[in-house]
Amino acid sequence: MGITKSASFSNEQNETALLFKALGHPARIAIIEYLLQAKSCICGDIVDQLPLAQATISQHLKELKNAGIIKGSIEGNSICYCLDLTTFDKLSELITDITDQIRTTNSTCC
Amino acid sequence: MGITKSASFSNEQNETALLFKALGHPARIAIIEYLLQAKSCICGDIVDQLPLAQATISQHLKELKNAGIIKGSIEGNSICYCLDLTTFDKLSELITDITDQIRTTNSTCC
DNA sequence: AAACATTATCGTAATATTGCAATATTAAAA
DNA sequence: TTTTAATATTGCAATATTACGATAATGTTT
Repeated sequence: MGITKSASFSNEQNETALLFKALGHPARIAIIEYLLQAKSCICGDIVDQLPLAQATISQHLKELKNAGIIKGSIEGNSICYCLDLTTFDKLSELITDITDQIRTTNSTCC
Repeated sequence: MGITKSASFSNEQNETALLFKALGHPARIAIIEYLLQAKSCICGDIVDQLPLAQATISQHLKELKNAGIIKGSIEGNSICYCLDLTTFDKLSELITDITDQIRTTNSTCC
């Protein structure tokens, strides 16, 4: 059907999935890499860097923002988008928990 | 269009995105959580646990396998699916690199 | 205020994803 | 070898995502 049965899963499972989903597009990875490396964080600079139309990038930024991966603040005429460390720390913890669990159990029995 | 312009991005960006994308569905998160906690790792057990049809779960397992998140081995009549530690370690490193970079630069200037 | 610059939203077309019933495949068991 | 059990694949319908041109909204500058 194309519709995810979100109601069948826990809030936490759904939220985790949404976070990963937001990271699951090369353009959004490219945006993150740009923000990591850039001195400024003006939206227009991102549009200049990526091979996509302005409208498309605006949508990707919206998705990253909804997922809590970036935050934006008005900077005069334009908007400054930056990474949200809190979310990445949460993500880091999540992955570390998993690798720890894998190591302490026999989750890799195959 | 619905078509991702993969050709416009680097291989690494595309691969990273594919990995996250595979994690971006609650059913697949639920499968991972089950495998973390389960003693055995038989496919049929996963089907029993999740509120989805067998065909649907088979598809999700295929996606996880394609992304290198799980690996399967034949166990008599059935198939044993397990987490692939290597991939999670890679993922862990990826996230840690990002948080390190955020901390050492001013990527969160907003 | 008018013109301009920047970003967001809308509308739409194309493709992708999700989910499941039905069926196929594979291997064990009888 | 027939039957049974377990998993994969196919075909399809419904919804979601991606992308972009056009346009709206917002704030700046003149």
